[in-house]
Amino acid sequence: MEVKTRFAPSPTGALHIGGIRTALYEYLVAKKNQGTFSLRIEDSDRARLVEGSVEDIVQTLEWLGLDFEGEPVLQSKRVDIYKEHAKKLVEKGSAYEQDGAIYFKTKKTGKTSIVDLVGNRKIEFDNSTQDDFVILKSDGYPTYHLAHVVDDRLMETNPVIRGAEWISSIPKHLMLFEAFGWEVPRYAHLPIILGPDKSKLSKRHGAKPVSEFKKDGFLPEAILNYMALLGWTPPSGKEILSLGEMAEEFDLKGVNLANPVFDIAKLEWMNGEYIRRMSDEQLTEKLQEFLVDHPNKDKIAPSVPIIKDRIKKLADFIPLTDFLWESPEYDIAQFEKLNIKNKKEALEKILEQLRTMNKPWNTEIFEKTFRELAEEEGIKAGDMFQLIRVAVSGQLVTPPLFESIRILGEEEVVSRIEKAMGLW
RNA sequence: GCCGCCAUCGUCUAGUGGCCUAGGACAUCGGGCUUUCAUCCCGAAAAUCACGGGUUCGACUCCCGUUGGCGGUACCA
Repeated sequence: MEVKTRFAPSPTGALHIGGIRTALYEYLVAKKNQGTFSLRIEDSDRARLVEGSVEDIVQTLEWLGLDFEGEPVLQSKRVDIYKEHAKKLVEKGSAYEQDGAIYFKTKKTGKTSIVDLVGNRKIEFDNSTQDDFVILKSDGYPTYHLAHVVDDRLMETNPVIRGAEWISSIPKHLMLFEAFGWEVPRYAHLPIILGPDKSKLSKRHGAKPVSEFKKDGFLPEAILNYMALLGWTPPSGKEILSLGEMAEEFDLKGVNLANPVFDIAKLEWMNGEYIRRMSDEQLTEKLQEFLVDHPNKDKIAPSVPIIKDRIKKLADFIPLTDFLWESPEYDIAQFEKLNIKNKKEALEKILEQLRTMNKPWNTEIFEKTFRELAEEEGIKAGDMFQLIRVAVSGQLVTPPLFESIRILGEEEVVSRIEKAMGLW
C-alpha cells in the first residue's frame, strides 16, 4: 500500500514548536516507506484566520528541511468539492439541512473502533454517545470532520497522522467514511505535548513559534532531533541522529502513549551538541548568517574556536564575545572579587611587562612572563590571569584569555589596561 | 457530569512474565583536567515501576478497580 502523509495545520498563527513534531513524524513515516509527504492548510474557519500564517508555516517547514511534495493544498479553494459531497450525503439520506447548515445523521447503535497505529492499541466508542453534527456550515465552508474525510480520501492519505485531540472524533469520521462508501484509512493519534506544569503546551511555556527558536539560534537539526525523541526512542538507542537516520528507524508503533513534557534544557543541550559537532568553518558560516548586523563579521571566524565549547545557541555568541569589539564598561566591583591586594600596583607591573614584550605577542612567552611576575609578586598565577582578564574584558568570565588577547591586538589590550587603572 | 486516552527517577525514556535488588540521556550535586567559564572524563544522588486487588511457580510487564493527569463534549481546528 502506498504511503502518503500530510501535515494539516490550520493557519491561525505562527507554527508552534509542538506542531512540528506532528509534521516530523508524518515526514518520517513517508520517507521510511518511500511515500510522499505533503502540506494541506486547514483554513475552513474564516474567523480564526491569521494573515501571514501560511507563509510562516511554509517557511518554517523549509527551514527545518521537512520538504513537502508539490504546492500547499488550501481548503478554502475547495469549497465546491465539500459542498458537492455534503449534498451527496443529503441525497443518500445520511445528512439533512437545518438552519442553513448540513448535519450528518449519526448511527446511534453498536460500537465504533479502530486499531490505532500509535502503540497498536484498540480504541472503542459506544455509538449511543454520538450526536448528529454539522459537516457544512451555513457560510458554506466545511467543518473539520467533512474536510478531513473528503480531503484525505481524495489525497489518498494513508496513514492519517494527527494529534490525540482528535481521538474523540473518530466515530464521526468513520461514520462519514462509511456513508460515502469509502474504505477507512489507518489512523495514528499522537500524544499531546505538555508544558512543565503538565498542562497542554502553550505560549507561556515556551511553546513559542518555531521562528522564535530560530531567532535564539537553535539549529533546525537539533530541534528536529529533540522533537523526535519526545515520545520516541530509536531501536538503536542513539540520541543524536540525522533526519535520514530517524527515517530509517522510525516506527509509529514505538511512539509512547503518554503525553510528554517539553524540556527546553534538553533541547539546549542537544543544540550545543550539534554546535560542537560542526567544523569551525561550518560554525563560522552559520554565525555569519545568523548575526546579520554584526559589526565585525571578519572577527567571527577567529573567535569561533574559542567559543565553540561555550555556546549552546548561536545567540550565546553575542554576550560571550562583545568585549572583543566593544570597549568594556568597567565596574570596580568585579575587581573587588579578585584575590589580589594592590590591584593598581599589579596592573602597573603588568603594563610594564606588556610594553617591553616583543610584538606580536607570543602565547608561550606571554604565559611564562606573567607566571614569573606572579611569583615575584607573591600572587597565584590563576589570580594574576584573572586580573588581566578583568582588566581587558571587564568580566570575570570570558573565553580563553590568551586567544582573546590575540584577537584584540596588542594596542587595544594596553589601552584597556590603562583605562582600567583609572578606576583607582 | 458524560465519553475517551494515559500512568517507570524532577524531565525524556529502556523494559513486551523470570536477564530488573529497574538501564540510559537531560537537569542536579561531587571530583578530575584547567588562567576564568565551558568542553571533556570520572562518580553520586534520584523511581516502594501511581495505589489496591487479582492471574501466575514468578509480575514494571497480563486482567479488574481506584486515584490522578490529559483530551473531547462548538456552524474551532
